[in-house]
Amino acid sequence: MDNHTSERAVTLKDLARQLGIHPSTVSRVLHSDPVVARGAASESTARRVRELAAELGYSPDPQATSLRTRRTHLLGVVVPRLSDLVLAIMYEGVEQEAAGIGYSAFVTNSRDDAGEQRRKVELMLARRVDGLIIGDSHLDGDLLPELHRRAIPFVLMNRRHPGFPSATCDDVRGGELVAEHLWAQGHRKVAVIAGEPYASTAVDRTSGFSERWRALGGSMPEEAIVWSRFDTQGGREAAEKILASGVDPTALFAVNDFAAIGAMGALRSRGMTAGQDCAVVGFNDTSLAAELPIPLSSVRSPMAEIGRVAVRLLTRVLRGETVEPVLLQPTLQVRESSA
Amino acid sequence: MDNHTSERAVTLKDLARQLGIHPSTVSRVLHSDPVVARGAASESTARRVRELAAELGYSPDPQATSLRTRRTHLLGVVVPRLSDLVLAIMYEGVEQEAAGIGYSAFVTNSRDDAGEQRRKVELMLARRVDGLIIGDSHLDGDLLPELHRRAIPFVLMNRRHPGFPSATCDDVRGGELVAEHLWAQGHRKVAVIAGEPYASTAVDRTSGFSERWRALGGSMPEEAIVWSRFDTQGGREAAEKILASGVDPTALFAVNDFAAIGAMGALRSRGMTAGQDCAVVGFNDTSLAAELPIPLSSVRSPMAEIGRVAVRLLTRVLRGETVEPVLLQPTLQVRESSA
DNA sequence: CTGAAAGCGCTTACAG
DNA sequence: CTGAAAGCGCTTACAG
Repeated sequence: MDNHTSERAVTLKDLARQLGIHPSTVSRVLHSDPVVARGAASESTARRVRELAAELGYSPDPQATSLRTRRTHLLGVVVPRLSDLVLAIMYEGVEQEAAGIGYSAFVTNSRDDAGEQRRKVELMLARRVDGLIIGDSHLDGDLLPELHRRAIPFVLMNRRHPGFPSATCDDVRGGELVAEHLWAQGHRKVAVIAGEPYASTAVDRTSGFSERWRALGGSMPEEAIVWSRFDTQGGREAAEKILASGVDPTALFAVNDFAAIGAMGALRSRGMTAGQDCAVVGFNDTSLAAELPIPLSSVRSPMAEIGRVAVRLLTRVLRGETVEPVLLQPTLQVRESSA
Repeated sequence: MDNHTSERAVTLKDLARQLGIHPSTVSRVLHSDPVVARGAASESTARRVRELAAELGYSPDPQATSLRTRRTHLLGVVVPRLSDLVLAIMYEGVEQEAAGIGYSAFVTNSRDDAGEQRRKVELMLARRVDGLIIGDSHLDGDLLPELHRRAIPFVLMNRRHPGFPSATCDDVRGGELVAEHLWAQGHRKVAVIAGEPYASTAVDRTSGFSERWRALGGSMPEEAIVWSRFDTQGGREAAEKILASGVDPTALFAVNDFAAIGAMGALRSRGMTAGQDCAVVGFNDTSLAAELPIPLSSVRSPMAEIGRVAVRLLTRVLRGETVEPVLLQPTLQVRESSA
């Protein structure tokens, strides 16, 4: 009926039959664990097995293996949205590292919605993933404690949460770098496009900035910090609010490159030019930043590496180890928008 | 040893034991197929089964199901890169549609490299996906004929290939729309930033444009078409080449929004302003286009819908049907960059 | 060094 | 309407 299925894949039994030996012997030879593989069969048998396996293109059925070993070598990754370049690049790191250790990853979008987040996690658990990488953690959510209670292995990526293992940029430090840069450039009236208050990235970058700013002797009125969406439109709206507020800043720090681009647009609508009439600094140093008509200063965070580290941390959690949060160090790229 | 595994999940056997009936009966009741489920058990038995399943949070083991049914309900998706917003959004459509019909999807990046493409496809096949969605098809590749020969179910997405089922934007029509628009605006000297010649998107958009341009009475020298990478830097380089070539265009059509942004940067470096000194039109109408400092005219393609359609086509291929390519219609969004 | 058996959690003809 | 059995493709203690 289903004439589209390729002919039946070759199995251990096929190999065993052709070699005239028992399937269990074939299994032991092909067993990935070298400790078991060694001494599992005579050198000559082992060689014959491996040769035939290669010749027939044998590839073990992962469903069968999982059923037996109770390990799927599957990872679940949940992100706010893959169309956010930052998460897409982190996921590239995840995929690369996971493939390197024989894992495959599912990714799914939660749109930063608590209900969706929970639904997607349950979907991955129903697929029997060995562990989860959560890229959309909310500071006020109750999902993480629940997963912990259910003893489900997970690590956070991108956004941290006190008490749970995570791989993130040192966002506080990133904010500090921007404060130091703008202060050194002589700016004294600044404002922050702060992002979503439920995201540690937004909170940490903003607090790193403002605390360092005060330590340097600067001051910032309350209206100079505007929470916003992370995207271009959110940045534009926040910038408009700031420009209308009387704060009259000479520099804007947006905690996200896309928000920074929106801010540049808002400036232009007022007849101002980013970098000339008002400095703008973004965050993440996405590939776009350097290539914009007015190149954007931005804090570079090691996005792909964050993804790779998340996978490494998760493997340790899967081994039952206790894992501390990892903070990766950012650097500041100064360009025309704030030079 | 592994103290991080949550307690054993509840199985059919557990349900059967608690209800004092045979596991096969439980299976028949819970069987998704309503035809089988009806008449599989007395109404009262069926109700008891369903109630206990809900109470204990039973969820069938997909690995076991797959092993038995030889269907994984897994889809493999390969894209050039998820950090390309266009593909990320198409994937959101894929994920949504797949989830709706009980499928899960793997995505993987091929970086538009033939070797990587092949490796990733084999990886997905080793995972026993039911079918593939290929988003990085090369016009000159030999992977597709090979997959066809091996009777592996697949459909194309984003880029088409003659003779294979695909879900794409009507890219030829998209190019035509831009030609008509620029011609109507009075432009007579135009150039095209054409993208990668191995991608049908690039070829179709470019040929749609130039053929319509000629039909309208326009002419274009050979140097006015410059093949390029799809990203911002590629667009910048191509624009610089065009501006240095003596073509002296009053309008640029870039087959990709990011390339268009690069082109805007190149104009600015020469002291020119997009939309004033030279019109710029992009393709895909990504979320950035409308929000740029100078809003970018762009051909809107239904990206998420392309992903959804790809899944629907694949399900038909899996049923053994013959499937024709689907072309989704684009529309042009005119903004300041070409108004 | 190799074989034989049991079993992971399901589904599905086959009986009755 | 329900039960009992077989088997999907593996792995792994247990013998010998």
